[in-house]
Amino acid sequence: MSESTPEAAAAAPYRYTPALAAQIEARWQDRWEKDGVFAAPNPVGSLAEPGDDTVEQPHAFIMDMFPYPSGAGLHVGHPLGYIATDVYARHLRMTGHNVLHTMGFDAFGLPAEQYAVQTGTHPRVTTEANIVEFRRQLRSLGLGHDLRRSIATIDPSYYKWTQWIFLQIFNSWYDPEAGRARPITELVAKFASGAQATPDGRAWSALTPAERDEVLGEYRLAYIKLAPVNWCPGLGTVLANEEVTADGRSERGNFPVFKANLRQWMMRITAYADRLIDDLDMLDWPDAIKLQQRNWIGRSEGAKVDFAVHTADGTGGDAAITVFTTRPDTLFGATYMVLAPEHELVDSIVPAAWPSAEGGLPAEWTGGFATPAEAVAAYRRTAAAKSDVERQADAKVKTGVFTGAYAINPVSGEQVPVFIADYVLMGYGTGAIMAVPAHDVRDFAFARAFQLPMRCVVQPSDDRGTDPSTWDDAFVSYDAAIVNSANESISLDGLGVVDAKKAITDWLAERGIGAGTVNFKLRDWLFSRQRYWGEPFPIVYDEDGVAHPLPESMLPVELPEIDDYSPRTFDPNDANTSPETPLSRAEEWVEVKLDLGAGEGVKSYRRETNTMPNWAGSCWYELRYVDPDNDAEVVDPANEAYWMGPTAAKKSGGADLYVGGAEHAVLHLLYARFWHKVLFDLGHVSSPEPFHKLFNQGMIQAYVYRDERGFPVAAAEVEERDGVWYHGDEVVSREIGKIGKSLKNVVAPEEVTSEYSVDTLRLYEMAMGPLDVSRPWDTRAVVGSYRFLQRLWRNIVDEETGAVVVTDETPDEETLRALNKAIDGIRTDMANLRFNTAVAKATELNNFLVKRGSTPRPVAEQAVLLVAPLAPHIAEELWQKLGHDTSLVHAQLPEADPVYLVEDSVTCVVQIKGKVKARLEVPPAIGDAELETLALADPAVVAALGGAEVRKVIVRAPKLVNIVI
RNA sequence: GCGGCUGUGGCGAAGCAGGCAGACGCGCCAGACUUAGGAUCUGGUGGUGGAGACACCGUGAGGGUUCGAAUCCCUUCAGCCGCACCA
Repeated sequence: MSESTPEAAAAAPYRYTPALAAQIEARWQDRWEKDGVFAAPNPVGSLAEPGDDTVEQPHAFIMDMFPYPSGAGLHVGHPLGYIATDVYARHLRMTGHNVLHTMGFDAFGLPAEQYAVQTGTHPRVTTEANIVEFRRQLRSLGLGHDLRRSIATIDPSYYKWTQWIFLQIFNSWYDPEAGRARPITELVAKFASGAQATPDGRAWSALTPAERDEVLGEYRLAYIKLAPVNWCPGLGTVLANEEVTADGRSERGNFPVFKANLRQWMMRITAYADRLIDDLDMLDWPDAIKLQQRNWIGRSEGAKVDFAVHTADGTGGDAAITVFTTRPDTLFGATYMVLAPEHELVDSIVPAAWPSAEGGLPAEWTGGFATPAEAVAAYRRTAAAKSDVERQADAKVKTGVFTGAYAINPVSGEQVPVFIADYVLMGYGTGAIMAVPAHDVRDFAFARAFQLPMRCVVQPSDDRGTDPSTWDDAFVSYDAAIVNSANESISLDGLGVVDAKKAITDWLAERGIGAGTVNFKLRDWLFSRQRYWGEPFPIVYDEDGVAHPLPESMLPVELPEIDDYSPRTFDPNDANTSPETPLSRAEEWVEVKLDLGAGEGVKSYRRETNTMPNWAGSCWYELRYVDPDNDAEVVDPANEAYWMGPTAAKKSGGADLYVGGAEHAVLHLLYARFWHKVLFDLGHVSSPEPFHKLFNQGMIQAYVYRDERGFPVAAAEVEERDGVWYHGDEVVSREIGKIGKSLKNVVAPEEVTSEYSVDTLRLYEMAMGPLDVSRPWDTRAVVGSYRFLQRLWRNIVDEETGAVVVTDETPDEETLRALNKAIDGIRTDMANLRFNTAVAKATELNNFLVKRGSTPRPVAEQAVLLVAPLAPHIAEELWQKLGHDTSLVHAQLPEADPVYLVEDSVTCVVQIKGKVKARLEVPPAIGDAELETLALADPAVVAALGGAEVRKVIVRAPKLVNIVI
């Protein structure tokens, strides 16, 4: 590049070149750091600055989703959101805000552990090295983070509080009457006083410690449970539902996942299901994310209904099958029932022999087996052996088998056969359904396959008639009338769905065989992992296996040093395996003698050897940013209330802005909200929600070039000739994809910053398009942002002498209009996170100044302030050259003077039948009548009208006249 | 299958409350400076027709509402994302 050749440098030694930019950038980054310009004062505590009235200003808490510090390094897609929050934070600082903006590291996680397993290097070593490298890269982008507030989840001083929060959750229960979490001690008191009965009615004092522990386990928000969990032999650990893909594999590593019954830690997030849905209304989040959370929580209102079991030989006794249905109004149409194959009632209702039936039972029902027990056992075996993939692939074909038992439809009194089928899931509702084949697509398919009767109980709104045996599909409707649904004591006929639901639910409730209920898809959160590189649980077990929380004084429970970091992993396909944790091998750590303060002195305990999942550290880090080195509390209430407390405009409280990818819609964001709500209930925070405004930045994509065989070729080596892309001589195809090593299209930020400048990269990323839209990286286009900065520089600095070339003339009106229009537009755009149009307006102003030929000093100063949030290094340098000796980080952004926002003449468009025929320059205050006269007199309009009769004239002064002929 | 989002020049995009479609940038064309230009600067650049002023056509497709639609409504197609037998 010529700028770096000696001749060119001699010709223009003060040109804004990559070399000069690099100097400027390094100098200002050092100075920002030295002067601590990004430090935001707290009201109280170690970060308070008594006497500094910054804390009295309006304030804002701006967050990025913190990164996992991977060793792979950044590509140009990574910093997009970080640059955006930095630009926004800088804008807020320049509009009089005390701004909290920092960056932490989500540093527990699999890659470091796997690397440790391979190399023997402690995960802490690699992780900390990666963090150092990340900090260096983030700093080099000019990001204005308050580094005093930066945290890493792996620091014992941080995870001490992760463990402390775990203990708060463990020591709490959800009081449904109060609708909030309360300390478990209050529940113990209720049991002890007899205000609440124990499950078996014995006095609390009569229970053994282990029995009490078991009872409390039913209430605690963090509890241990033997439950079917997602066991992944390939990873050697169990996984949360959210970490398992739709086709039954681990999100990390893509190994098969099996259901296994294991004792694991769970979090009772389901207790918060309603509040997690309802409080979304308070949040300024994208609708798409809110919808995803609502769908994930999956609230549905319906009823539970009991069906009495009826077998010919009396098997099953007086058992009843309870179903959950969202359509109790269609109860009269229930002509059979289905239990999930794993349903616990199945064994007890299966009779010894097939019931007799006229003409015998259909072969589909019995599966050809001689007894129901054999048929059921065989079906259960096949169902259990099916992977989730197969189960889904088979979703259209309904399979199942008759149990030999019947149940009584409580409204029609009819005997309906009871089946087991894998289209009914044990994990949802009660694991049993009433099948209404006429009005449910799945039941319809099953009924067709098994020749089951159907009854139409919802009046079809089309011309299919009321005989379901002639239908091609189920008639599903939520606003048609109920028909064919009456017995001696109730009739739903003619009612709408809503009224019918209410009527039948009341009827069932009166008879004690049903009740309205709400059901959720959300399951409790599986919270333990059989991993090394995670937070240890602050829990020990006594000789009876009772879990004891450690007192706060014993926190943090630090990870022990061990030789082998790997959990035992297995053949990924071998389901008959069970977890073995790395920590369980650290015997001297596991066995501890402690005095837990119950007056029993020092006793032996065993530590919990599972660790917390990766999500734990990210569930609350926003709180630690607020008060990063508070040793006495998780966060000082005064600091939390200052930065996150609810206000009239922000009822939810929480950080003012949270920017990150949409991939965390239901994992991190749901877990973090849950923890925050528990802390809110227990009085540790004043804000019911952690993040008030959420913004999902789009992904920066890149072109992927593939050769004939479909393999990606190095994007940097592809050339375009006449619209065709060549890799060498080979023609290659082009598509848009993610940036990644495997697609051979990685562009590192350093490639851009060394060829242009950091400010160029920042500006280009902001100018590419709206922040929330994904778009392809185009290295060729970056030069546009560079040219803008060069022009800006040249408007102020002479490239040959380095002299400041702004003039002392008084800016003329046209210039002031251009300036104030830019100020006004950029302020609005910045406030709305529309950085792309803000850049366009800054460019427009700069282009205006270039054309003008000279730049008056006050205009130059304001222009520099306007671009400062976007391109802070060059702005600081120019600001200094303009004679200011303080950083502009806290300078005040100019305000638009409304005088110059009003145009003194407006272009009025004259249309004939909506087509533009003429343009008039008119005063903005012109009246309708005058404008109409002017328009009709315009020669171009007269010509276009050609004497045609004017039927109507629409005038929208001063901008438009539309003539209708 | 269900739900959501997005379709505007060669490309990334503007157009926020129905009122001049294409701001700003890339690319491209022409010119300047140059031994040179893949640097920089200046001008032009939606399409078609025309020497030209100008005319006509243009926001995925089709229809509608309106004096007027990229914008609102209906239908449809394409792409992306989420969920996936949730009773």
